[in-house]
Amino acid sequence: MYSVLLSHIQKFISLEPFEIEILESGLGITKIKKKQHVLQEGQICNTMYFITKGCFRQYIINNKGTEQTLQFGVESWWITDYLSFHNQTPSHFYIQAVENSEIIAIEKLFLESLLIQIPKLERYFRIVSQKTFGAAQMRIKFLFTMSAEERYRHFSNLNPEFVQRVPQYMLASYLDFSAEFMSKIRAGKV
Amino acid sequence: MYSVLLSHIQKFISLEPFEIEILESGLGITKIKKKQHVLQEGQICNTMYFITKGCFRQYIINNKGTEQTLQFGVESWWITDYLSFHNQTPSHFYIQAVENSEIIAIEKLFLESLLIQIPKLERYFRIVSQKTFGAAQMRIKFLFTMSAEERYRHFSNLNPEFVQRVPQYMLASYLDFSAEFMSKIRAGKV
DNA sequence: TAAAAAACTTGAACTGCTTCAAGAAATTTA
DNA sequence: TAAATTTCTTGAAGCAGTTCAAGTTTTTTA
Repeated sequence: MYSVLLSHIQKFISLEPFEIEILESGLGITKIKKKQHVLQEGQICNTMYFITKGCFRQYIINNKGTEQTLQFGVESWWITDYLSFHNQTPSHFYIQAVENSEIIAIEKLFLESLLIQIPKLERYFRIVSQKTFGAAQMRIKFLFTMSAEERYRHFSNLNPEFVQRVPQYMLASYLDFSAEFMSKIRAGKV
Repeated sequence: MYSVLLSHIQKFISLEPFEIEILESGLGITKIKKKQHVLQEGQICNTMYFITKGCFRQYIINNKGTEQTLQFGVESWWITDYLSFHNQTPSHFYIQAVENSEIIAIEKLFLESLLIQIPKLERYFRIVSQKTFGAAQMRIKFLFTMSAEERYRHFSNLNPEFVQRVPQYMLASYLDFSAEFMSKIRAGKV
């Protein structure tokens, strides 16, 4: 469904019919099965992914061999490793589907040509990435100031439906505490 | 020195003489004394700041009354609260000069007019904010995977000169540990 | 340059959360 | 639907880093 992307773009800029045409003719939807990766550590990230359906996560494997989720993405979110994408350096991250999902994958080269054909898209990506960075700043604030239990309660209040959607151990690592501690928080044994 | 900003912009896009003219005629340098704030918690952030000289930090005051630095900025960095700036909501942060500094302050309204006069700037801000977000992703990775001492050693190796430039207690909070623990790390008493 | 303020140090007591290990429950696969 | 796999739970032991309090050193201000 391109419409998910088109309407997201048109929240921020307005597109002419010919621009919509360019986008629709160049883009394709890819289905990604649960647990499938679109990026692995060590690879150079050449693609930005727009999620039209489902859920993804960006994670790392720490030195104890445990996965730690750094970021989730759901419908209408972009997910990529921006550092690897821009600098063409090997990625530190894995990006994986948490559910059976559908994405629009845009290669770096194709994105550059799109940005030349539709310069307005620069504005779209500028606004989206500034907002995303703003959210990352708040995330760091919460990590710094709240206890594990406060982070869980705060997140659950803001995203009650999302908490049901992903395994607890993934959410625990995203909130920066252990899966076991998550269990104890939920059981009220803290 | 507008040249700091102009040459930063021209790392990413090339400007025509008339565009340089527009920028130079509209921008002004402001001196900010050490410890002076350009943003306080609760204010709506209407300005983006480009640092031409000196050093700033973004911080919060936690519920114990301690300042915690979330972000530093030095020459050629932009600093602002993007969330407050975009949504016109009260800021959660303080932004303060760590040294006597000089900035180019761009108001939201003026920025919008600049972006209309020089649409190429959308591209500049798009690239800068994507890179900044990429750096934030790495920061979260380091916070998640390294011990306090590892974070200190890693940061010191990457930024040996910067470590000399700011008080240790600010750097400690940026790396998410206490000022006392910083002292012990440095003394090798850990 | 003396006084005040800011920044740094140290050790002792404490604690929020992790780690480990093992079993139970839920979900997926064949 | 049985087996395999994944996810969740529980308690006990441990520890990385905090908190507190007091003193010392460095920097700033008047």
